[in-house]
Amino acid sequence: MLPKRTKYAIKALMALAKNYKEYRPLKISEIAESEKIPRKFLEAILLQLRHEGIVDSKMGARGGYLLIKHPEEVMLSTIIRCTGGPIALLPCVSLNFYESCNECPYEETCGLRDVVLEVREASIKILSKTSLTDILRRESKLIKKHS
Amino acid sequence: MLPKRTKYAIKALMALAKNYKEYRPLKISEIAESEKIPRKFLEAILLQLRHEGIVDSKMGARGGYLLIKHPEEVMLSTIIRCTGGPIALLPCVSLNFYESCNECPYEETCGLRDVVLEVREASIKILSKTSLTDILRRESKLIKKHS
DNA sequence: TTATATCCTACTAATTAAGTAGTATATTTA
DNA sequence: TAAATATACTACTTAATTAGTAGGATATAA
Repeated sequence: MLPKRTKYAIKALMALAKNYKEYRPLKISEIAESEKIPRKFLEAILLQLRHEGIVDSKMGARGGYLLIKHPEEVMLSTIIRCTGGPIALLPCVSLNFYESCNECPYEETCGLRDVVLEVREASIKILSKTSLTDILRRESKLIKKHS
Repeated sequence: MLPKRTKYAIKALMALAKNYKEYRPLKISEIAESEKIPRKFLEAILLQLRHEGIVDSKMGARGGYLLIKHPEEVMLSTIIRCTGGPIALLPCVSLNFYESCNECPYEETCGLRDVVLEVREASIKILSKTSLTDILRRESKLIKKHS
């Protein structure tokens, strides 16, 4: 499961994506309110996303956050990785949280690892081709479908 | 990520699968040793697998555990579900750990949920067609390949 | 110069997962 | 039938991770 931190990050970035064409940066408190994310927690998350080079910020009055790249270029896999969400089912096939199974003598011949590797590939295939824009597009399709 | 509990369960069941054609049940301590799983923890896991109807046990001297079904019929998805390993990336698309996102007004129109649903389908597709026998087969293929 | 925001470090609280203890119960075998 | 051998089962303890908060420092606009 993805941590809440990651889900909040995605939601916040979607809010910034919607706002991308505006001049005005979005304030933490605005995002927190519209996305129902605890204010202070969101602050910490956005700070991290800035350090990762995904968003930019303006300090002081009228300050706030902005996307640094076009929302078409911000991939779900990137957001997940930056906020510490593991994609792999086991550490032995995780790129970002790799850890060897101490009970496996040779991991290249582990059958379980082989399956779990396949699952990871399948997941990454989807997540790394899905951008913020794609998610917003899916959203409007779904809204049409359900109205 | 899958909990260790789940990984241990899979490894233990693989040991039982290898032993499937023998008359003799495997003792907890034998499995614990060969798979390097903490003895008492494994005891709790096997007990649960018995309650779930995946293994059977014989008490007393010469007792131990046996697979109840043919290893070809024991699917990875079943083991994961039984031992509490979540497959979905978010609770709102999880069959066994479902929980609604309180920040989503309508989950049917959530774009993120839509993507994460697709990831879950892709994962389940693999996990629900992979049996214990399949894992063992992969293992011998890998051993050949690496020798 | 005041009001408004982010920056940043350092906490605390809550939850979940991992692992253990110890006694009761069942079965084999001598 | 008694001793040895295993599992059954309940109830803990400990460790690790995640979620969330506090509060002062710093920068900017008007």
